Amino acid sequence: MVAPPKSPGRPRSEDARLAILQAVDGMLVEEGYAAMTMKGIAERAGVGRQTVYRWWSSKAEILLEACTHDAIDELTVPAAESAAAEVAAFLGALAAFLTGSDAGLAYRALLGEAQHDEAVAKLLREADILGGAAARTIRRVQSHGALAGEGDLRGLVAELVGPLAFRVLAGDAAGIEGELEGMAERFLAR
Amino acid sequence: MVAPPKSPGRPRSEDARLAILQAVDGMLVEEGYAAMTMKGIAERAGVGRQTVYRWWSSKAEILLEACTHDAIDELTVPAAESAAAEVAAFLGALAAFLTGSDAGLAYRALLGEAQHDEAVAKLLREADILGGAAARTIRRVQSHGALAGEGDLRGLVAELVGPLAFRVLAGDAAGIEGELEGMAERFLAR
DNA sequence: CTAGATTCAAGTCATGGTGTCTCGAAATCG
DNA sequence: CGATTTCGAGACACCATGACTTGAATCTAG
Repeated sequence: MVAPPKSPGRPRSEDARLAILQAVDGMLVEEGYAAMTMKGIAERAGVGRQTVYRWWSSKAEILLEACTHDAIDELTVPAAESAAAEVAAFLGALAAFLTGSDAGLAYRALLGEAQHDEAVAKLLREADILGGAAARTIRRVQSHGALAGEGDLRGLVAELVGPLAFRVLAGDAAGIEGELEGMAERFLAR
Repeated sequence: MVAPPKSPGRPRSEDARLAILQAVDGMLVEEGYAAMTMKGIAERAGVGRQTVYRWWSSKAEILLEACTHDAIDELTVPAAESAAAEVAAFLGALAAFLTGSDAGLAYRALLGEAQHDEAVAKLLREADILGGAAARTIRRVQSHGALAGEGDLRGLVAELVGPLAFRVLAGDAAGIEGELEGMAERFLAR
């Protein structure tokens, strides 16, 4: 995964990279998105400004890198007995991710930015964070033979993720936990 | 709806108000969200900067006012014969709104901003643009007796709007029109 | 070990947006 | 008329941006 350094010159500092990612993560949580500036990131990371600009061209790119790994972890659920339990577990993980996790906060910030920045939209489409995780759960459920009908994968992902994601994005997620099982059942019965 | 002017002093200029709303609309479409600045809005509207700040405290507030009226129009569908046709018509209007309309572009920009700005989130929650429109369609379908099961209104709205909205927000809306009827059927059969 | 290449932290700089303030003119009230 | 409020226009200090410079550090190739 990590290419051995071939080119001459001083190699990229892993310390600086991690300090920047951590600074972005911390600033987003502690100070909010508005207070997150490239200048502030560099200062908080104890890093030159150019060092930030050399490797990322925008806040969004850093945020995406900071978000991706955690997101995959947080959205991966262990195999369950029944398909219903597995879907419900995924929805629980998704709700926790979107409403409570640092990575989820970053994801929502990115999705927000993508609504008025095509470059961010492209990045997010390529990373496909939610879609990838949902697709893994859907394929497992399909292999249990528990999902009726055809339906292309992208449509299925939208039906699984959409209702929950929309409520969170619209700021209407209070008490959503009690509805996850019902959502899982409805998805499987579609 | 419009309070008659009671206080002394020069009344608020309706011309200025409309010029500002129109400037915001045009700038969002023609130049994009990033190029939309309070300064630019004032200049494009031919209006003093203070005149903008006096009545709105952020881009988001102006955008919301510019969006709300059009949104209600665009998301209101005529009564149809069957419940399925009515739901499908609403989803068609919603898809057109989210992907093609100026007001929908503004709505998406606002929803995006809301992900990292609690003040915008509050505004959007109070305006409840999508939720209100969806609730009207749902109530009509319920009065036809065509919607099984209980389910609170907010949950129903999320199930109706969520899958489509998520696909659009995630930038995966290509060829969505062909799936609207299936989505409508699935919603009614839940 | 040297020469060349690349990165590092730190800082400077012009540009442009922010939000507040001031100004004189205009409009509406009592 | 006088008080009050809005109007357009612009000045102002402040801050983020992103390109640029500097001198040191760290790597490869020869």
